[in-house]
Amino acid sequence: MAAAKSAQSEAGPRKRRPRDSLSRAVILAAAEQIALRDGLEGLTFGALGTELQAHSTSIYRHFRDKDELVLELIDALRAKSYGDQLVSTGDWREDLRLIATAIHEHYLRYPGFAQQMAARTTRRPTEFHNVEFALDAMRRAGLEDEDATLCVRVFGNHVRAVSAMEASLRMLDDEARTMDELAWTVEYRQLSAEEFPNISRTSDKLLTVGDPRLFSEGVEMFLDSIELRAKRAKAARRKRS
Amino acid sequence: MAAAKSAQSEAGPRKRRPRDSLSRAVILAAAEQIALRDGLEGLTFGALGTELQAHSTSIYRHFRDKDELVLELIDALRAKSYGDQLVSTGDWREDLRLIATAIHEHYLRYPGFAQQMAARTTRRPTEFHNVEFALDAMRRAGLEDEDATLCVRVFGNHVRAVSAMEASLRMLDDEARTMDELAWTVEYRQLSAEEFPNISRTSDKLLTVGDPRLFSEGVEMFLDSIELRAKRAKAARRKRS
DNA sequence: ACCTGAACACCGTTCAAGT
DNA sequence: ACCTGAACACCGTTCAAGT
Repeated sequence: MAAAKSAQSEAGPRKRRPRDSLSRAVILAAAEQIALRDGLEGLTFGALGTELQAHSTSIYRHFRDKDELVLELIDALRAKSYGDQLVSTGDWREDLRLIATAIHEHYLRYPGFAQQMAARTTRRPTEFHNVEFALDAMRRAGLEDEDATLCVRVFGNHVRAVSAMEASLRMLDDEARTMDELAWTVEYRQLSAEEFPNISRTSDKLLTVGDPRLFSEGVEMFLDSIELRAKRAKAARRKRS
Repeated sequence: MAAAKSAQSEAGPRKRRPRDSLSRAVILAAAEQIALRDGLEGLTFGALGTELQAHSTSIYRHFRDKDELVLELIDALRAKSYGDQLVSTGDWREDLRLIATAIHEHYLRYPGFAQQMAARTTRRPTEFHNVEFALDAMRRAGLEDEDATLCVRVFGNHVRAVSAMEASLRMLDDEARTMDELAWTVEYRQLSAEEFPNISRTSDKLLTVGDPRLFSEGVEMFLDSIELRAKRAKAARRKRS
């Protein structure tokens, strides 16, 4: 509704693309450019065609369908963003903050892909490395294996899901977003004190859905909860022996 | 790729829809039926037309565009699912479990709408009531207003985001989903013990992304964290006086 | 073998024409 | 005023034809 499409109409005779000049790597590079420039919704076979100066349908020789292309792109972006950046600091809390921040920032950089990145398993080196890194931090926090595997998943799901939700907010039309944000600073203050006593009392303190403090506070709450679990496990061990 | 479309081709002369028989309510009821039967991706103007036995474009007289229709539908579904069901038990932990479960189940019942339900503000009675209910539970947990408003948001974001992510898993093609699930039970067990010692050691305990235990465990971890905050605030109050 | 062009079955949306 | 029909500008995907 807002963005303008770049016209290409003045085509001429269309020069034929040189043989073997197309490959998965070339196509992915073009896809990355488009994704960075126009987001996921701009990434169509048509746009890829003009970006590559090739016919849209030639891509089907190199990728089975759009889903395969998108998954491959997701992994490439992930490796680029934080492929080798996760190095342990020795402090488990700091390490979990590190990986949470990396994922959060990555999702906000590519908001159009966030939902797919959050929900799908790519089973590739970057993903394996993330799990290993988080498991190690959980172990150093003092969790036993059962709790560690559980917490890795719960914590990971939280970080990915909330990051994806924030990203999807960034993708909304400006109109819808400002209306949604306005609601929290205006409409909630006008509710009746009898029917909604708690809202009325705290309406000047209510936070907006995308407030930047929310993510880091959520992480801290999880870290506290993990520490509590470790203490309980320790106490149970002491009791048993 | 999997679902079959119901043919309607044998049209005949097409009977004209009686005058004034269309309205927002009638259209929303049809949309709800389609959503429940075929999910969000089945909800097209074409499908609405055949369901209503009317021309697709007649809907534009009653809704500005598809977005308006979808938002209205979301609110109707929400009111139906848990409009009046949130009654306090007196126990703040139980109350927060109650609202978390209600939202979780609602999102899984309408997986196609989950992402929109999670991210957007409808500023309508059901939403106001949810916030009031959660704020009251936080207050009874012993949180002061600053912490209560923060925790309502962090907890709410967690519940909605994770529920939406689980729902989006349910929406995947069967092929993609089984491949993704297989990864966690097969590929992760084959990683080398030198490079990934923690994964190897715990590979038989790793949980799949959509494991049903994960949601309730995440809620419990938050409740623990809230209780911890309340204790800290209490201690700080005692120190001050 | 690789790239192209035309075609197909869908979308949401607009607008003049019927009743 | 309300509903219809044809048309438009997009999608992803298939397949026979060019080179």
